[in-house]
Amino acid sequence: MNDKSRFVQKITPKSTDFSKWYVEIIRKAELADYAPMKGMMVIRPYGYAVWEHIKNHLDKKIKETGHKNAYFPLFIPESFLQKETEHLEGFSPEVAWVTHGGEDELEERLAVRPTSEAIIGHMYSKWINSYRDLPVLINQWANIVRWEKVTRPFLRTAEFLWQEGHTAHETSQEAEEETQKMLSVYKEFIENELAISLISGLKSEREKFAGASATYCVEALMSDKKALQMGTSHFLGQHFSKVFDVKFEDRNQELQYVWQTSWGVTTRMVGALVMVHGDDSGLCFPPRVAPVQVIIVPISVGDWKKTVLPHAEKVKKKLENKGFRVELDDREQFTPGWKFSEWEMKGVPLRLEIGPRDIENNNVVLVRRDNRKKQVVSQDQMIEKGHEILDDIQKSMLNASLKFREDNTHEVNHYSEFQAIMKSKMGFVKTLWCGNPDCEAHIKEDTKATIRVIASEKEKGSCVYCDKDAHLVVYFARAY
RNA sequence: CGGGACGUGGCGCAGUCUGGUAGCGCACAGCGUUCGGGACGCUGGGGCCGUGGGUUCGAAUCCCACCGUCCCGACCA
Repeated sequence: MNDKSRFVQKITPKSTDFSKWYVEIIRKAELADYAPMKGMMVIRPYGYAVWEHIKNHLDKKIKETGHKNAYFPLFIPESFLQKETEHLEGFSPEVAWVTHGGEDELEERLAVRPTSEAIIGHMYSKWINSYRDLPVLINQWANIVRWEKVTRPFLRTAEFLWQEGHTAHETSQEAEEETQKMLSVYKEFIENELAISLISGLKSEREKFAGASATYCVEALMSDKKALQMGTSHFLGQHFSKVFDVKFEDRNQELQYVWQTSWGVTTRMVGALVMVHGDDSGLCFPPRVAPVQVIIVPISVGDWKKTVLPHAEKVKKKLENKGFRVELDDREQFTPGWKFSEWEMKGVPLRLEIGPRDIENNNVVLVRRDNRKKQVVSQDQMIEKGHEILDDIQKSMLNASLKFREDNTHEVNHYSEFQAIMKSKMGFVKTLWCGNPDCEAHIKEDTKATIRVIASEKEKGSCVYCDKDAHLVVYFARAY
């Protein structure tokens, strides 16, 4: 058996057509399916389970950092959206409008929320009177709608699920700190749980959130060497508090506008998991967010339902009791080989085979999804080994992602190099920028690459495009 | 929203050029033999050919419009 014959045959190879590969995996692994409305999808149970793990974990982190969950309405009056001009201009092309209630035309159109700054600003103005009311630290888990023209499952759909935090603070500095704090919560979460290596920093003026003073974000490199924004944290300054009149009496009995932040991550992260870790055999989930961590495949020989299955069930119970997310594939219409391929496609990190030979020797066979290494371990060591292997998979997946990112980050000084890289190698280009939006725009026109982040480090040199003095270290890439 | 390609059982496709009432592989169901890397045999079910108009005795096939998907651009989590 050669390596190729082990691959799941029915998925278009990544190298042949990345987009096709991506979409096929999502449908064949039953993460999601197209809904009959343009740009909309159904997140199927297997895909939703991934989101639930992301959500549960992040929810805990958000609460640990002092935030409380709440829920704001789906609809936002048009006049609210209009208050912050930049905000409105940023979102107006993709807002879905409700114009009728039953048969009656509404006096004022209602936007289906593309984000909730407006309605939340309005409510905060009612709730906040004094510095004693601050900070306000609220998060909501919600769906939002953005009427996108070009859509792809998980990466960009007309409706998606997310978490949006909205906070109000006494001082600019406190709000800045909150912005940074949540960015680092995202960074830790994405690296530790999703095993995806990131770069982080500030967005340029042209890429920042409509209505923010500053947008920070975390970006990852997908395996086709395009960048994907995975989380954003905005310092809103007083833009929204001024237009929604969110005032408080400060410690000197003077009226002041609050300083705000907002931050969010979306179901897009599920798409990132596919694009970062998947291979030609299908998905490959990091153990911490895998819906199923261990799949038990009983080797069905002879009267296996009587001879093998009871042992497999016992093994399942043992693992479950130790906190593994485990399933037993006892379907009789499939051969073990078929099941191996199927669960590989579904990205289950660890497969446990148990057959007559193993039962006789009190063993089980463990096979990891990430490198397909197979080992025989005794049933007494199974739990310990299982934990060990899952931890190791988690670690080595992050390392692989880190190495991939480093290998595909190219430091350049000259524009000709920049262009050459964007033509062939892709990935991140790390370089210097003078800060002029015109240079940024020209680069985009030439290479399709945009500034993904402005790094926090500073350096002296000259702008990669115009040669003028520059001190901003920036990462460019083509992006989703 | 511009340029291109494609829509035929669940999936992948042939048939369209040259109009004559739909076929293949996989999947699915039943039975039997199998089962340590996608088993095999036999039997069976399922499609008014994306939607709506038009041309014609007759349309999957020709014409028009619309919708959807994918790729390439402009816009975005």
